[in-house]
Amino acid sequence: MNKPEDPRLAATRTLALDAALSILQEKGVLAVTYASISAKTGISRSTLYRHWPKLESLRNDAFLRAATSPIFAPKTNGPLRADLAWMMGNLLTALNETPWGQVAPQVVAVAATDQQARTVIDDFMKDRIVSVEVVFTAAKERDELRENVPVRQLVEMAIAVPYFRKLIAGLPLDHEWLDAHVDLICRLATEPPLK
Amino acid sequence: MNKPEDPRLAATRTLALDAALSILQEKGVLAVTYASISAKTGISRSTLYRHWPKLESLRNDAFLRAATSPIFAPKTNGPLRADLAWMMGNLLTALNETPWGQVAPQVVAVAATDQQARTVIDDFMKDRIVSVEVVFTAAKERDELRENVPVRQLVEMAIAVPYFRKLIAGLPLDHEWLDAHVDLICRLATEPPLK
DNA sequence: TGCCTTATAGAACATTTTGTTGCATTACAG
DNA sequence: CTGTAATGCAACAAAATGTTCTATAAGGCA
Repeated sequence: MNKPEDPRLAATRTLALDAALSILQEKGVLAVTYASISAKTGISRSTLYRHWPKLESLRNDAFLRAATSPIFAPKTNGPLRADLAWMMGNLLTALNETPWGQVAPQVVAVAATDQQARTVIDDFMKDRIVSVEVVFTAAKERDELRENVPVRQLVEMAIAVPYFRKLIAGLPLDHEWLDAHVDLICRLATEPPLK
Repeated sequence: MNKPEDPRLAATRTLALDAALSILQEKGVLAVTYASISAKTGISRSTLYRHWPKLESLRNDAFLRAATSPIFAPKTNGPLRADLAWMMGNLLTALNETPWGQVAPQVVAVAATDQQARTVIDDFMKDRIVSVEVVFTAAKERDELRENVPVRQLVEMAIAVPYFRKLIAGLPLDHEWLDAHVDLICRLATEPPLK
C-alpha cells in the first residue's frame, strides 16, 4: 500500500504551478490557460490535462501555492509597538515582494464566483488575522492595553489599510507610511481610556 | 455640424452594458464575452463588434458604468459622528446593494494588467476619499478635532476596513458593525490629545 | 409622404482556442 | 532487465472568437 509517488508527477506539478503563478502575476488570471502554461514550461498540453482535467482546478492550485507563503511566527514579547511593527513589516514585505501582492486580487476576483477560491482567501485571512490578534492578546496580558479595547476591530484596521492601499487603491506601501500606521493603531490601543 | 446621435446607438450601448454589468456580477469578468452578451440581449455579435472592436473596451465601459454610481454629497453640518455615519452608511449601501460590491473586485483584478481599469479604480477611490476627507476638514473647522489629527490616515481607515471586509475577507457589513466602526474612528479624531 | 443614410440582424467564413484520444518514447521501480 | 506508468506529440473534434457581406428596417429630413 501507499506506493511512493513517481517523482515525475511532482516535478510537472511544481513546474506547471510555478509557471501558472508567474503568469498570474504578470498577465492576470485571464492569461492562465493550458496553452500559456504549456508554452512557458515545455510541458505538453495533454500532460497538463491529465494532471488537471479542469482549468479551474489548476488555477486554484496555483492560488493555493501563492497563498501558502511562510507564516511568520508572531512576536509577543512586547512592547506592543515592537511586536506589531514586526507583524506589519512582514505583511508589507509579503504584499510588496512576494507573488501574493499581485495574485491576491486575482484570487479575490475569482472568489466571487468560485467557492474554492473563496476558501483560499478566507483561510489565508483567518490565519493572518489570528496571528495579529495574538499580538494584541499578549499585550493585554502584560497590561499594556487600556480598558475595553476593541481588539478585533483594531486588528482589522491594522490589516485592512495596507491591503486596501496595495490591492484596491493602488497606493504605495513604504516603511515611512507603515510607521505612522503602526503608531496610530498603538495609540488607539494603549492610551488611557477616554471618558 | 454635431449631428444628433441616432437613438439606436445609445439604445444598444445601454442594453449591452447593462447586460455586461449583470454578467460581471453573476459570473465574473471571465464570463464577459461577445457571445454571452449577445445571448443575453438579442443584440447580434456583429453589432457588438461594431460598437466595441476590442472586448477590453467593452469590459472597461462596463466597469465605468459600475463605477459611476451617484455620488452622495457629503454632509458637513456636524457633528462629525453624524456626518461620518452618513457617509459610511452610503458606502455600506453601495457595497451591499449595488453592483459595485460585486464588480469592484473584478475591476481590481483586471487593473493589475490594464491601465484603463486601473484608472477607473483610481478615479473612483480618489473621489470617495476626498468626499470623506471633506467631512473631517469641516469638523476641523468647527474645532471638533483634537490637535494634529492625521486626517488622511483616518479617512483611509474609515474606508479601508469596509472594503477589506466586503471585498477581500468576505465578512459581512451590517449596521451594527458600522456603528462600532464609526465610533472608533470618531473617538480617535475627537478625543483630547494624549500626551 | 418618400428618399437617403445608417444601424442592425443574420449568415457565412476563417482563425484560434479548447478539449480529447491514440501511440511511440522515455523515465522510474523492482 | 522488465513491467508499469508518465510524458510528448500528432491528429482530431468541438467550441469560441474575430471578420465580412448583404438584406432589412429604423431614423432623419425635405
